[in-house]
Amino acid sequence: MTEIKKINQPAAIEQFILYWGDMGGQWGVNRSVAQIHALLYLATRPMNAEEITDTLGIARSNVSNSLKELVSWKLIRRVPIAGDRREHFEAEVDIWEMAMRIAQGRKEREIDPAASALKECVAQAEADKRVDPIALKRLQDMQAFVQQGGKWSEQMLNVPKGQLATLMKMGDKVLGLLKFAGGKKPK
Amino acid sequence: MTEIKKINQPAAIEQFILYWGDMGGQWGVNRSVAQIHALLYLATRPMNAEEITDTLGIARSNVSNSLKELVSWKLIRRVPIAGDRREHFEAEVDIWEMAMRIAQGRKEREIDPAASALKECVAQAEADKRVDPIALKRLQDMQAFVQQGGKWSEQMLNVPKGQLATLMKMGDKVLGLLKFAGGKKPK
DNA sequence: TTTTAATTTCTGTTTGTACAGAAATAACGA
DNA sequence: TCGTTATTTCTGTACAAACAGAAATTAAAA
Repeated sequence: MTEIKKINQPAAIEQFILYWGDMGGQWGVNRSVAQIHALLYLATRPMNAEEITDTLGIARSNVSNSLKELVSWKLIRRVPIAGDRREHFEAEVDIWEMAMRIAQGRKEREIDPAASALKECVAQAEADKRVDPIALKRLQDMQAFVQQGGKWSEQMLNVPKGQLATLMKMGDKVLGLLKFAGGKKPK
Repeated sequence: MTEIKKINQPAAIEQFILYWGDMGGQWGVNRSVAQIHALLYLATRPMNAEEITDTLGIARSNVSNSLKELVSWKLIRRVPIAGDRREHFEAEVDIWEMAMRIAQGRKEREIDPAASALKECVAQAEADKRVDPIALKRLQDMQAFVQQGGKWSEQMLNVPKGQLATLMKMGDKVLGLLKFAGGKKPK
């Protein structure tokens, strides 16, 4: 865990930034990007690139590139500050909105390309007599699964976030209710 | 994309192995691990370490370590072959089972530690008067969200896989049905 | 017990990514 | 138009993970 060099923050804030930075790798961005995101998420006002550089003690160029990436994920946005020509940034603070944008980004960057690559593989396998029928079947199964998953997440991402939260709070009770709605008795 | 060196496979199979190998990084394992998993997923019989080494053209030691990791994910299992003292391996081929085990592994390795680290951060922030109330609120929101997500995934992982598939196929129709079950008229 | 086969651990190398700092470009004000 | 400040692109370096090959260990057969 790299330390933060320059500006003093309450320990809890610093901890969070460091931790979030390390987590970053797992949802597909590097440490600098994740640290900056964490900083802006907790910041109570928009910050400019230099402030971020000074607070986190990372190179200015690094901040510049990382901000660009965060904007592309729609996790932060540029906000103009009157009478200041420098660009300022603030983070999306609605946690559901944030989660959905990360999900959206990952779907586009990971699931969609996976789905199309798989499709190609299956097509190629179907045309090749050397491929064992069992192997072919497995490829097809996986292809169908990924496709299905893609469709599902698309639908979920278009559901109003409040409803998604409800659905999640209900958890597996949903299954019981579905049986009920489908005609069978509950319990 | 690294090439496969030694044994000749139909192009579609080789493609899939290479692609899956590259994908690996995104779900948290390295290329060798993912390639071996792909190979075993398509294999019609259990394979031993040497066969895998020869087929993929990677170092024997690498195969050994990767197999261990795949076993720990429960994505493959050891299968004894009568009259052969070498260990053989076969992959889980049920795609839902596979997906759930990956989800399970990622939850344990990523979400759970995240949740506890966050909890600590929040506790620390609550005790520190220097932390801005807005920042504190945001930390708490995130903590609650992650905790909620953890609970939810736990519940989903305990649902029989067939039912999960149904739920997914229904997609956002679920929301409509829920309203119905909750007492409101559909449509 | 000795020999041989199978597997794991250890160590050095390679490779790729993150990153800093410098240089270049662009935007704005005087 | 020229000078200044903000931002981006470029280039080399440092670091960490993946990997190969050798050495060591374990397990089984003779």
